[in-house]
Amino acid sequence: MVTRFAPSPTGFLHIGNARTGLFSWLYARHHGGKALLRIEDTDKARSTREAIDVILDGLAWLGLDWDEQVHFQSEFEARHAEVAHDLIERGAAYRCYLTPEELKERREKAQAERRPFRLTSEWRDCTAAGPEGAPFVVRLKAPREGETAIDDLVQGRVAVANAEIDDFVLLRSDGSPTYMLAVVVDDHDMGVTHIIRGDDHLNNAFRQLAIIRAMGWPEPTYAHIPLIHGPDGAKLSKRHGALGVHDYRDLGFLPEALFNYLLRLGWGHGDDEIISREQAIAWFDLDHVGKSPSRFDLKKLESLNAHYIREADDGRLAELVAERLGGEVDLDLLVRAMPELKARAHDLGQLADGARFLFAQRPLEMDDGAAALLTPESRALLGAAHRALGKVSAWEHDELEKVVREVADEAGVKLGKLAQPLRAALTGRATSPGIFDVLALLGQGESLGRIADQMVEPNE
RNA sequence: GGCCCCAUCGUCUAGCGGUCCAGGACGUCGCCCUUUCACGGCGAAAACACGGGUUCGAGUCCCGUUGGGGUCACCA
Repeated sequence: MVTRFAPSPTGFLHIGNARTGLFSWLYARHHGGKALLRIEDTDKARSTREAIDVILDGLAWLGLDWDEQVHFQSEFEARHAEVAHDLIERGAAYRCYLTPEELKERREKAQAERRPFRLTSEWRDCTAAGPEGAPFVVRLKAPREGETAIDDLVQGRVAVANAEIDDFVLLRSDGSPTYMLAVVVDDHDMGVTHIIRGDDHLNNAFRQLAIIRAMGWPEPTYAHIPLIHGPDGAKLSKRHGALGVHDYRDLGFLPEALFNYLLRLGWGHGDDEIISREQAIAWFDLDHVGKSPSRFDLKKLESLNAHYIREADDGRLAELVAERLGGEVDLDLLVRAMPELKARAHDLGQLADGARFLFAQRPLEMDDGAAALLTPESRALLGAAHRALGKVSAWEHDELEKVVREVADEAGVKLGKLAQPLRAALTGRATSPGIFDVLALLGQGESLGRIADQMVEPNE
């Protein structure tokens, strides 16, 4: 059992393609078969080293690994041409000397008469040699009678009349193979048994099958997965926002969150929502892949991400946050703060944002919410707190809570009246982790300093 | 337009003829917890597109309508 994922290097790894790759990978892993990766780099202009690396990086980030070495379609070009000529010899393909202009003319004529265009090339059954030295393409002699059917693992049985399939091009006039020929040859040569891909390729399956049958090759099993749509139901495109796997990584999503989200998009396993990589491999199948396109929902991805952030190792998160914060940060402090920080972040950006106060330089800048909390009265309260906190010898959470509560009691105010100004003074914000945790994290010297920056001496 | 595919809460989905006055999750809205924000807990509103069949019985099978999508290159 061999599957393959065959992306073309377009400069980014489309989220929809990534899901197809994930399904293809999971299917192979589930059945203990081989998962192959082939880069469709026949378009020389776009297939730069960078574009290829983007795909490789993205897949690696998601944790998808591949059997054998990575294959490149461009390496097999000679083989593609060989098969095309084999097809001509078998009488299953022919040289067509129709010019692009002639083709265009016929197409436009058909369109003007509002009838579907089906090419019937006079070269199909021509036994005479073509014009001396004239350019030609090689076309498949597609069957015209009957129908072609596939038993798709996702779509079920799908049949199409052979009259719908035209004599498509196998080899261009410059001798290069078309995608249609190349995939078929590569899949066959690589021993691919299960072709799992987007259902935008469903119509191609019939054409490809025609080549396979002409060559007498074993027919692969197909599984055409519905595409991912944007929130508005239209095909996912740039105007829907982030499209590439890298975009989501940069946005602060964890790979396991995207993995889980993509897995659940178009596939389900009962009521299970949080699914680990191991469970995914154990559970994945094709009969539970839905047949209708599913819409991309950022909110659900975010909630999954929030979940995985809470689950993630503090050290790992600290490093990711440090990267985002840039400059010198105390990794140790970050790790200690992480349990408090990660409960309130949905992505790494928010996580980094929440950690910023730890490393801020005095005097702190107050945001609007914090500034509003610092009234003359609350500044006086801070003065009282400063004095009490200055005497604390055991600078830890419980002791700090006891002291702060006493200060509030003595001043005759609720804890909140003191806690909020304290938060403002200590973090420059109106929201933060628990105030006693903040004090403990910052340490006595820094805490006292930050409070002093904002307080008013009680006796002045 | 031709051909092909699809159709359960706003979204992702469970459901594979009766156990469904349709279950879970995200989102939304309440309440609780609480020093803020989160987290967590509890609860609510919210769907079988429509019309015909088949069947003792249909969200589940068939047909049609409507709506959505895909595809029609010497691109992949």
